[in-house]
Amino acid sequence: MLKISKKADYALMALQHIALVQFGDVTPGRVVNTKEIAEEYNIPLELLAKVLQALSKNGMIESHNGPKGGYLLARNASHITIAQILESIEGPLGLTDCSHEKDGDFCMQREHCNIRTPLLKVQDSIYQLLNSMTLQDMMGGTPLITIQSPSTQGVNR
Amino acid sequence: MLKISKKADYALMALQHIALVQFGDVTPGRVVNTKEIAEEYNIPLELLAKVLQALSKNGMIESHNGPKGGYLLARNASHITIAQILESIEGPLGLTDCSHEKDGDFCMQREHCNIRTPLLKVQDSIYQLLNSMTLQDMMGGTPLITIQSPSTQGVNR
DNA sequence: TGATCTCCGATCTAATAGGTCGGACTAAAG
DNA sequence: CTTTAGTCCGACCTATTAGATCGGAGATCA
Repeated sequence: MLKISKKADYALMALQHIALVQFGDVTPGRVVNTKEIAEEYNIPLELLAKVLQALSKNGMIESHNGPKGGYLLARNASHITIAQILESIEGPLGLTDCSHEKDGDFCMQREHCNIRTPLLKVQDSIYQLLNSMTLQDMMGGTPLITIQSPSTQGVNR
Repeated sequence: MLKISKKADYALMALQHIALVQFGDVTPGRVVNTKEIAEEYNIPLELLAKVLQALSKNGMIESHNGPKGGYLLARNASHITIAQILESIEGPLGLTDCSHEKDGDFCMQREHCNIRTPLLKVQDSIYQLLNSMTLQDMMGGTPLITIQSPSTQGVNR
């Protein structure tokens, strides 16, 4: 349960790779093209291309056209959070369909629904977790993250 | 992203309803049948039945056959966690396919995968969160039973 | 014994994830 | 200024799964 998609998976791998090349390497500032990443991690080329396009469109990376072109991180790895990456690919975080319902767009159960509020609290906690971790944290030694339980924050009402 | 299934949604609603009837009501100990829940929350009857069967099979509730039959919580609401409920319906928590891979059952990217370890940490944090919240916590108006100190969080079993 | 339940497996279909294809555009190198 | 290697973009196909349905078997109690 709560699985992220393969595309999101690929996005994380690709960004981590780009970040490594750009910062940790002997050739800082080098652009990375789709093919290089696809071959390194055994990712279908065309699918990865779509993922990178989405990341580019959402401002995670910059694309450079033409030969010797490729991708660069749009900003420092410490300013790109896991939440931002995942949302670029899979859309906004939401445990349930009703997470982002506008007024007058209710689900069939909304009238007597008793779980919406507590689930929103859980969702918020998960969001904080994903947003507190950055690409930087995924490079090399990763620190253990802690999460605040909503049950300590007054879930009821 | 990270949406839980409708079935899991229904499971949470149903259990919350059963818990309310059983403990907070004027008729404590009363059994609750599938139809009652389905009508109250506009859930397709047959689908809800399957959900309740799964919950019963996984020890969340007890089923009582025959007329005047129905379901009862298998144990106190404070001892049923959200994680247990969700896993009864959707299977074990896992952000990626490789979360529960046995030896020799690797994904195509495993060889150079750089995100597996950090994602497992995230996953563990989410699990702790879902496991720290109980059915009791989802019943409005009722007092919380377990209050976790923030300083004790993030500790692995 | 009949009515009313739960139980259980088979099945259908609608949505989505995963993956593919083909062509348009762009920029650097010859 | 032409060629070529790369990104860009959108349509498309397919396999899997979630969501929902159906029919009958077995249990229980009046």
